[in-house]
Amino acid sequence: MRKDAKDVATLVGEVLSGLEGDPESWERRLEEIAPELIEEIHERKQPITGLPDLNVEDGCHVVLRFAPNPNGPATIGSVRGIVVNSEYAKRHHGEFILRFDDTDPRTKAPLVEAYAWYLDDCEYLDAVPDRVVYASDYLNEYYEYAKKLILMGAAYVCLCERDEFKRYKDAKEPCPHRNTDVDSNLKCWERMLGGGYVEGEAVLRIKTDIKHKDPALRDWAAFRIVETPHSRPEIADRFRVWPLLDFESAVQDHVLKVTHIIRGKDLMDSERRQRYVYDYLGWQYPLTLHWGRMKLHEFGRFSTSAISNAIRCGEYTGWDDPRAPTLRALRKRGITADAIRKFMIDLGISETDISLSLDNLYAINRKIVDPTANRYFFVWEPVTIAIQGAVAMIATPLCHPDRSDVREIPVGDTVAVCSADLDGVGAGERLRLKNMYDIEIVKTNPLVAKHIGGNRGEWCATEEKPRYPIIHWVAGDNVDVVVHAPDQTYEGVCEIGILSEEGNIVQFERFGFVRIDSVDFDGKKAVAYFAHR
RNA sequence: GCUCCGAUGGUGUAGUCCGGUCAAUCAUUCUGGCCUUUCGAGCCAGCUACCCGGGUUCAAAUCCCGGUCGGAGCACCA
Repeated sequence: MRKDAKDVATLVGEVLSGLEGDPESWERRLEEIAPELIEEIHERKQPITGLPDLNVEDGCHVVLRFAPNPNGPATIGSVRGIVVNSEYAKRHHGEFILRFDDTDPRTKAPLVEAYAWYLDDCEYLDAVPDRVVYASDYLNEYYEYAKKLILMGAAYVCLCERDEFKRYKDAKEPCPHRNTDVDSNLKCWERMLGGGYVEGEAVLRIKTDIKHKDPALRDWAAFRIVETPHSRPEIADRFRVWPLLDFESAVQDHVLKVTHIIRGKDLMDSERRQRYVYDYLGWQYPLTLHWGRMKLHEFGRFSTSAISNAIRCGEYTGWDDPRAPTLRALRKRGITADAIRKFMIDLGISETDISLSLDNLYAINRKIVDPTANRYFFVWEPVTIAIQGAVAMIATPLCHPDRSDVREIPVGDTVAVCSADLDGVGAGERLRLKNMYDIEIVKTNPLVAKHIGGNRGEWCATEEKPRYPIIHWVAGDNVDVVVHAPDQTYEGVCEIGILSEEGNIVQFERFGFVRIDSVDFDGKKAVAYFAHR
């Protein structure tokens, strides 16, 4: 029908001109003769958002993995890998593996503590792995596959200097070791394993196509000698020949029966390199999906080594510094796992490079946290106002606008308010102390105000909505609070009730949501971390 | 230099495979209004997008070619 579109259009025109009435009457008529078609007219494509379908056959056991190098805790980048892979495993009732790709004892040396941190972070993200694998536990297995490839003539020991090999590779020329016979290669390999070469003297290369148009694929290195001991005490100096990522990962993914690899597109060439190994050994490569480079406005690039450096030079206080792009920092600030998961899932897995703001994450978190977070008054940079004619009373602000429980705050004749709320406010001007009463400034130095309006002992502002500002305050018994935010640190005083909120996310009214990190009952102090407005 | 990916509002994202229902989805940001004993939330309204140029076709965000721009790889890092 499509190729006869012109004729069809003509025909449709003829038919249409033969009809009576308006489109509404046509629809009514259609309702009578073919009601099932009505739905089709109104049907709209359901816009799907988030992760695309994996299109797996029924009964297929899906296996996914996230494979970080534990040279630090999970960054926001790692979180994407954990969330997306674990989410697909959940959807397909499959398996989610956490594999530590820790086969570089030196350049990106694993941090012993980081293994446990990853496990803990996965748990927080509701992504507890079904299986945990340490790549550094399988050196002998990699060696066996290496030997197999050497015997097939698919791998060779290369004794070129690094630069020397690069020159051959760039010229699409084989290096002198490429055509070494199998027996000699095997001897060299044994010698490599046995310590007969020093670091840097020999590598094992996978034979690909030295004339391949993509230089990234030509005879890549699979093993090298590293004499630095591994950070895991159980491995330590037991091995000196280590596989590189492409080899280690190739073997692991096969052995673990991984069905889908979902990762950043920076590893696209990795797949092409690894396919040579898979083809030699007759294995089937998993299906792959990639996402583009992710950058956050707030952080710029976030590599583990960059954060590590920032900590070392004192720029960050630690891996959980609120300014650091790590999951530990987000956790400390009260960003919930559900919010983080949704944030990552909503990004989907488009190959477009993205640069986005954490505002999206904050908006999601706010929706989750707002319905339950208790409200408190926190006064930063406090100044004290003496109030003439004040009556002792107990103010009763709501703990939450959707609930009826209140916090009872005894008030005498002074209150503390934010100095910023008094900027430019002169004598004669009025303010409403929220949930208490209205005041009029008498003089500003020292600060004195007078109580105006209302009854005594209860909510006693004038009834009508004030035309002057409504501000919050703290009175009587209070707690010294420090709030660490990414951009600055706030110091001030807060209601005493905050002492029972350790570990909770609360809202400091007119300030934002914070997580109470620690409290000191005796010293009446608390430390909080700022989440978002 | 060689190679590989990508390009939809301020930001992300759906739609692209298989051209027409796309005068283009959803979210967020921003602006205005309502509500409100703060802020936030909620409700209503508004703004803003198919990288450029050719081609194919009755019809192109969608297919083809060429540019431009962005990212990545060409490590004895992951």
